[in-house]
Amino acid sequence: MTEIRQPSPRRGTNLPRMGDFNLTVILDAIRRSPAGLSRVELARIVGLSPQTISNISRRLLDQDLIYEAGKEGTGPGKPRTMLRLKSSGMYAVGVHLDPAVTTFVVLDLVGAVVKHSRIKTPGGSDPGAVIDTIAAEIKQLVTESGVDPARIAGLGIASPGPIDLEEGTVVDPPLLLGWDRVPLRDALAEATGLSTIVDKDVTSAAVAETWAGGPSGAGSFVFMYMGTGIGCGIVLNDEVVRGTSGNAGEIGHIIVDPDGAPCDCGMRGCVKSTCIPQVLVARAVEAGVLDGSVEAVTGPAIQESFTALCAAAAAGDARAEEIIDHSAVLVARAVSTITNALDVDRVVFGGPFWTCLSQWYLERIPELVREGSATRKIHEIEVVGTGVGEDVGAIGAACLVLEHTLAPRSQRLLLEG
Amino acid sequence: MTEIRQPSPRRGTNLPRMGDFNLTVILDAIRRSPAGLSRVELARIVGLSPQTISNISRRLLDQDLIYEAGKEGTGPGKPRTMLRLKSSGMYAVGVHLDPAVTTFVVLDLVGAVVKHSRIKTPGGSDPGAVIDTIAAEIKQLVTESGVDPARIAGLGIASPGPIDLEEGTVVDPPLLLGWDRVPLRDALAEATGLSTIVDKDVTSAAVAETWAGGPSGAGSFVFMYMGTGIGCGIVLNDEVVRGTSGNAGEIGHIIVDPDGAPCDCGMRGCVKSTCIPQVLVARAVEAGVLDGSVEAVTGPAIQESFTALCAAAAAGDARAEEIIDHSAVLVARAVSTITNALDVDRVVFGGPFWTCLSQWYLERIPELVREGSATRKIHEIEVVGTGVGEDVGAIGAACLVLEHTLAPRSQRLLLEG
DNA sequence: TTAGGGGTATCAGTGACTGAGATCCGCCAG
DNA sequence: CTGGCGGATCTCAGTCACTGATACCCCTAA
Repeated sequence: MTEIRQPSPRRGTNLPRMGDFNLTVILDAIRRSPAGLSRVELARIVGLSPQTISNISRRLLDQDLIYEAGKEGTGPGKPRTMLRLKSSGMYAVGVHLDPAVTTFVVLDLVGAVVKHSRIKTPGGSDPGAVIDTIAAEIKQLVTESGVDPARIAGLGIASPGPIDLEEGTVVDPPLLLGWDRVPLRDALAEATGLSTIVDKDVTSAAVAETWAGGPSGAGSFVFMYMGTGIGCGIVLNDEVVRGTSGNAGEIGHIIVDPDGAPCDCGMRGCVKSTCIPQVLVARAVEAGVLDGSVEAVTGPAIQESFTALCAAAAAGDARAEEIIDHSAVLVARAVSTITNALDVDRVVFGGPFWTCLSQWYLERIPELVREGSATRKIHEIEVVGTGVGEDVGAIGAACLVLEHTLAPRSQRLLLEG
Repeated sequence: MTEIRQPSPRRGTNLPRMGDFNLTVILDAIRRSPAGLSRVELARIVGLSPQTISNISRRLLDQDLIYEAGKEGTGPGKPRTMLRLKSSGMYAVGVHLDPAVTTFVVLDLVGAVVKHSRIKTPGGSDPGAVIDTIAAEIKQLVTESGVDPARIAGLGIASPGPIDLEEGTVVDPPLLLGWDRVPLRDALAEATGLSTIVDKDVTSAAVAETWAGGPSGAGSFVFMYMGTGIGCGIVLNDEVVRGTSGNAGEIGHIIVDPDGAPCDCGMRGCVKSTCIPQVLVARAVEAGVLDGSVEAVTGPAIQESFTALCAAAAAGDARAEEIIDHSAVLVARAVSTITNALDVDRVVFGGPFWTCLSQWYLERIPELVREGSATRKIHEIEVVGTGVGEDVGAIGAACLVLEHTLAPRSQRLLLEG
């Protein structure tokens, strides 16, 4: 295990850093406005003078990241020239590595999926084989997409945790056999020739929300990732919280039901032992809602059974309704633990298992979260579904690259040592 | 309750902001080095050029915030001139409002307590009377301190939550009767003529640690505030997490014992119903460790009984040891919930009840937190006691002012709208 | 057709950082 | 005791990015 690092002191900033930061601020403002923004609007929004906006706009136009999308205006005065993001200005490749299925996307600058594919993750315990398969699929996807490789800013990987962000390694995830400190980032960088970033799957999902999620991805929020496991991404003031090693968002052992099932951690009633799809499916079998035993607990089998469970609940099966409802109560408790600790005012739900849960959960969870909020007299807590879709992991992986390259993170201003 | 605010987009930065930020970066580096730093050392640490360091050092010397503290060097070459923080360069007044006792400090630039006082918080349900009393005490303290009022940067208030940070109000804290949306910041600003900041007590404690806590106050950490209630301050990358309304750190309803006592929130085994001093004292009475019944549950009475309980444990009373030990196990679970969610690698304990817990807790909690860590294969989690002392709340309140004025927060770089 | 208002570009100035060179200071060798 | 050397700090002039003021452009309304 690594030595505890003495955090480096704050670094200063300089003129090139400042210019670079302001450029990303302007690009970000344009990115968040699908209809585009004029220079005078940009000046008002970001606080820089009109001619700074002109200077920087010129540079963005030269770099082909934005374009002039016509004029707008009805009163006296010169019509405004609308500046919009040029979707073909930059691309990123995203890969979501899941023990069962690996998803690939090529994303454009706006955050739209230009190309998509999905393969079954090779089994066994040979990470090298998996990496080779992934690299081959990436190359094929890029070729098929027709995208100019020079326009591809890089490759992002959403991986199951735990990870070591600084080393770029995956460290013994629960459902990936043989993945003992696998240097995934460097291996894929070498195999593909693309600049590569690895991040945890729930963090990638949160980045997807900030980049491509619309209004729900702004400011501060918690992203509840409903997957094979349940985790959360944390975004505070438009900046994703990753933590010391990249593993923030580990909530599997929050106790949400004192009377709940025993957990492998020694406690009982944890999120992991009461709320995850596999547990709900088992309860459904036990209650006779679903047929037979579910022995194969692979992702696809669980997803199929889980979808059936949700369909039963939607069709009015009282037992199925009770199972889903009870899980909503428990998930809401986990949410409250996090929202109370961080004092955020928005919770976004997403992940591969979210779609069939969304109707029930959005009906129940907002009120439960409100009741559990320590700040309910001060502000509401908005609970919404993701604006991104089910491939939030892979889209998020690609967004890691776009965020790294273009997001106006305050870290961008600081000199590197 | 307030409407949900649309988060404002990121603002840009400009030259004056940049200069101001770099000045605070240099001041911060000097502040963190009690022995002082030379210009060449500063250049290396913050990444700015030697003549920028010279320019900014000149300005700090002119503002009387630092001084040249002699020369150092043994080899060839001109000896280095050591620059040190001038403790008398700036002062701040801090007040920790507690339902039982209100503590006052005047803090100098280094973070040393220049003057200190304590009064019994007036009872009843008239916030106005409390405010008047506090203002009078502040004026007297400043006068007695002999500090030049022109050197006082402002007044910080550490208040029990919940608070509305934007409005500067205190919103119905559990143990302050009649405090229904009291505009504490503006009232005290007007009564004292000092620029005033209000923050939650646990957040103030965390700010104290970052400012005056030494190495344990750097980087990212969670500050466990052991008070009448148990809360936590959160610091990520040297920046305190306050949350949407200033109420981050609310952990009273994390479930840490599925078999624990019922809580007023409807659950059982919460931090609030199992770990707080009042609960431990009640258990001690029940177990015969302490005499009689504890009916008066005021702060001082609880503190006295709690000290007796800890003394009994330290003296070898097995029942007392069991009570304290069990609470350590439970507190460690709450800590793990937060450290896993945020992936931090340091936990700092402090608060008025910390001193007598420290020996037992520092013996037990590190290993428990390590076992409960999802990232134990990647990094350790350091568990330490505060470097500030018991008046961490009041010191933190004063540090709010110093932090607001001098800390190199990235927010300082951004233009205001 | 002209005036006016709003939007954008241009010009020259400002603020802060920085590369290069000068000056200062102390140690060490001759 | 003196001069050379290396390191620290200061000075000079240049660079970069932002900005106030002004000019130009464009459209509507009278």
